[in-house]
Amino acid sequence: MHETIDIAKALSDANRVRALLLLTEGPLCVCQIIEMLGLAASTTSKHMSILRQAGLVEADKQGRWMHYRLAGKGAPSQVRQALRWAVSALEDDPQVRRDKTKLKKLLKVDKEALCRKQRN
Amino acid sequence: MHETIDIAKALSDANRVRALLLLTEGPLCVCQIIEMLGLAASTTSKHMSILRQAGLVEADKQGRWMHYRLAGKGAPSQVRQALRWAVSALEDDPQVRRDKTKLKKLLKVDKEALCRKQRN
DNA sequence: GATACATTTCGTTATATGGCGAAATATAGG
DNA sequence: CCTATATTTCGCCATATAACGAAATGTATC
Repeated sequence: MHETIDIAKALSDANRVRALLLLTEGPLCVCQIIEMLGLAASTTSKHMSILRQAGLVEADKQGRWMHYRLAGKGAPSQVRQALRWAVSALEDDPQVRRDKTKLKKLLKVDKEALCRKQRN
Repeated sequence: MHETIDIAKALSDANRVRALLLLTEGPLCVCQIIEMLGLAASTTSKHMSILRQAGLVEADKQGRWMHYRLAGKGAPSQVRQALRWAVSALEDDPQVRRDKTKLKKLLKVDKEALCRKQRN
């Protein structure tokens, strides 16, 4: 029950759901998610940790950069089913579409340049 | 997006989820849900209205009694998919099992008697 | 080892949510 | 139409959550 509630809680915030849907396009670095959501780094980090706690996303650290990706085949069926629901419910959502368009442009920017920009 | 978030929010409270799973056994009167959850009538009513707002349950008033039931075939696919997720994730949950056992006994009690008991 | 830097943790603040009891609403029956 | 009654709405309180900036953490580079 607790796990199910955690998943539902994780999915009950618009910014978290936006981040999750962005990850359907492929793994992303935290600085890229920060840029997309327009939130403070600390807030974004918290959101990602909630998604991770729920099992919806996985993370791996590559040097200084933390990369997040959608939970994969190994995830519990409950998690995969929740992901299928969220993705199919939202893939045509206007905000999600806009986000994905914006993401495509963002992915052309060098990651280092992006982090530098965020500091200044 | 808003609708999806509303569904997730509705599913992110244990008592609401319990009520929802009880409805998989068939429609229930508010007084029966009150009894099952052990919450105040006002609280229970609020929970049911949140589930209803999200589209997960439907209601119809029969005299003084309000009956709630799971959303049916006519519901948006998003809603049906969320229901499938919640139900399959939780049908084997210990709390849910206990609730269903208790419900079977409760259904043998006359509804009028139940309401009367709750008043006193 | 000192420094720069990406991310997270912490402390704080404003708002949202879950809980209750009392009052309001709506309906059945006298 | 008046009373009883099932449910909902309202007002309140306690706790949870989302947001930020500052400080802490861990990793690469010099």
